[in-house]
Amino acid sequence: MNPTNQRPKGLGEIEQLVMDYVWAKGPCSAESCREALAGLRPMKESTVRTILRRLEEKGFVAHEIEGRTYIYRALQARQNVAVRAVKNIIDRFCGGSAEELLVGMVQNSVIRREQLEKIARRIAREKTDAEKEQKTSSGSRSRAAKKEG
Amino acid sequence: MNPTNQRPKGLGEIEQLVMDYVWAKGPCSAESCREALAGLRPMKESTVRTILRRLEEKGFVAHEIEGRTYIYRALQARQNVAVRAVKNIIDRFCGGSAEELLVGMVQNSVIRREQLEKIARRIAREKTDAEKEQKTSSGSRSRAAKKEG
DNA sequence: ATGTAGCGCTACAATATGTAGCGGATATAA
DNA sequence: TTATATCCGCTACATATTGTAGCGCTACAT
Repeated sequence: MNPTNQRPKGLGEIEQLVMDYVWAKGPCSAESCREALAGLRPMKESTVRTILRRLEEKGFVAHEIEGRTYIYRALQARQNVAVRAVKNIIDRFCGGSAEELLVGMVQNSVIRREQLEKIARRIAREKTDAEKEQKTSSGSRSRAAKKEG
Repeated sequence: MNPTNQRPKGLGEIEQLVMDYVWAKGPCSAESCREALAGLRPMKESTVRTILRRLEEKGFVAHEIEGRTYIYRALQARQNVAVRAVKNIIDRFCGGSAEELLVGMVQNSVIRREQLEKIARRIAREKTDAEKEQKTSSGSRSRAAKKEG
């Protein structure tokens, strides 16, 4: 369908559950997913496998083979998926600008003032740190802190 | 289907287009929607009407009758829809906390540092204003600035 | 009464998603 | 080597969502 293949849509309900588990537990087999979610959402073996296969098609996970078991791992950090989803919303509803959105989020108590300010400070501090490090160029580069792509 | 009725999902592609028009133009008829979107996306009359009816079922718009024409208007501010969608993402991916998300958004250039800081200042200023106004209680209450629910 | 505009109802196709059966391959037990 | 249990891919089917549109009814102007 999609000529570029991959990721045309988001996650369904079960897909989300499975992803949550993979994100929380790290690399795991289909069976361990199934067992872990059994209480919350009983599934047949083949069902979990289908979900994981689709998640792989969508680019959320990849697998490697260990013995004869597929071990799935998240390809994208949870945070990045969230960020991309939000970016999508911004493009759709906010004409590409996040500003009004953020204001609205504060107004609607989705984030609290203090939280926003705290983050602003944190970002500012990180920026300052980065500049300092770059200026001194005392190549320690201890914590670039960039996690995933 | 849904016992509680209403709004189980988000907007489809065309639904989004129509909503965008309603948001941009204000109250309007199905026909004016159709004409306005004709260049971008030709639709039959009944198609637009179906879309608008579904948008109404989902709670995005309401209509009133003018003569014998339905005039649709947005029930929810664009911004609020965006905020709710983001809130949904936060719940799904961020365990309810927006903090990491915002940091990620800055890291991924979805918002710029300066933008975030600017907004933080703006929010802070508004807060201060509100406190002042409350303290003096000089009942002017000029701009409560709360738009929609 | 006749035509036209505007509406609701109904339907159908495509896609996304949840669910699962079945058979093949492989490792292990008998 | 054959039986058996694992684990996988393939395929299929049901339901919901979404895009698309035909049809017939009603109100109004001619």
